[in-house]
Amino acid sequence: MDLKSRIRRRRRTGTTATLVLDYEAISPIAHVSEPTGRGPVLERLLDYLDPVFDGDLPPNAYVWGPIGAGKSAVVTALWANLAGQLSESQSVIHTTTRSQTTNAPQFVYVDSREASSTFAQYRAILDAISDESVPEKGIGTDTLETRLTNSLRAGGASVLVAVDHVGEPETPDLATVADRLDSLGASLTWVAVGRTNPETLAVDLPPERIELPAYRRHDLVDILTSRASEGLAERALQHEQTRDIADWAEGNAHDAFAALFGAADRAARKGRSRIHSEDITAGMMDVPRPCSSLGRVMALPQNRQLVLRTFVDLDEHARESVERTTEAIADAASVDLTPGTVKRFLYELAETGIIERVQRETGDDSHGRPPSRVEPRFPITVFRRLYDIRTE
DNA sequence: GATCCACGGGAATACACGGATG
DNA sequence: CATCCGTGTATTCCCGTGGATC
Repeated sequence: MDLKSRIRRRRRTGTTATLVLDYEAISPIAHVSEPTGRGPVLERLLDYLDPVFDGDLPPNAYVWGPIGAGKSAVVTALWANLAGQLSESQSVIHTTTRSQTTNAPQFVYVDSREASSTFAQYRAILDAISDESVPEKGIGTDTLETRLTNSLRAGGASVLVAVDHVGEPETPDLATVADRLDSLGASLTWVAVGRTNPETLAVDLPPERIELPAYRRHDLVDILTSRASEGLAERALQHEQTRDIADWAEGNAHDAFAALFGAADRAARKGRSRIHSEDITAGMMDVPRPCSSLGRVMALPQNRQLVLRTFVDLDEHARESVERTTEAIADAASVDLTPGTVKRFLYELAETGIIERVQRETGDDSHGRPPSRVEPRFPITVFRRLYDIRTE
């Protein structure tokens, strides 16, 4: 347990028993500094990154594996630690020449969900490697590209960019990322991270491919146990319940944490001091299978998230058809969008798999094309809580 | 004045079905 | 019987506009 959570826990001691000490610790989209249960893959990645310790760049790479395999967790943790340790050793060596540029590569992490356009990705990289502030609007993409290439050339430093979440419905695919980054020069190499098996991709693959398979049951139990010990009151979650969740999740850490989070939240709302088995069941029921990643949902533009937040509170009646749902959402006091836009959002979200259109069995009153309903493909309890925590 | 991006709005297209047509 | 057509909806697609910034 790290210091932060020890302090959080201590602050609670003495007050009324609180079940959930730290939602962040059991969140399906939390970034951890120390990924567990991924030892072999970490070794493989460190082998690949070996040139970095001599101040060189490794070749481009593609890291891939199924949802919930810990790809983002591993890559963000690795990047953060390498950036920290390498710059630390530099400053020790070069204490007298602090401002001197060194050979150690810089580590830049770009989440394609936050930055999907060419402009946004270039901007993210330039912002990370340069001291000056980089404009978000007002300059063209080619101007930005020029500034970026100049900066890479002039700085003398090399950069290793991790581009996470490539190849999702609303993010650029591997070929696009390769195309964008290869043109920036030899002092930048990249590691793309995605779900698609490279063998099914009809593109020129980067020289290194590293697979992250799904968690094994045993490792998933360990991770759940350790995160639960940080985020939940003592003895709030029984070992058998942890195993149940792990079995059910079938190696998918995202779904496992979503279920745990949902269960804990439910138990907390009911004022319990520990999680009951019916909470676990409800937590699992909250997670549709397949389930779209909450990271995707939480990275959506604000207005789309607002539409979803309103959507998950609608009653039966309002969920009957896209039309009804649209009206109900557009009518909500908090939503300041026209019905046309709300409807378009709903169709777009269905297109990308965050919600799903369900066709009504044809029949009824044979007038025109039958309407469909939309259903969430994400855990609504968890989404509600994450959304409300962030906007409170 | 230029730029990126989210919105708004509406045209174009797809679909379902009954009834007409060849 | 297979197709086509007309009507009424549902869904997709596309592009102009405007806010916020530089």
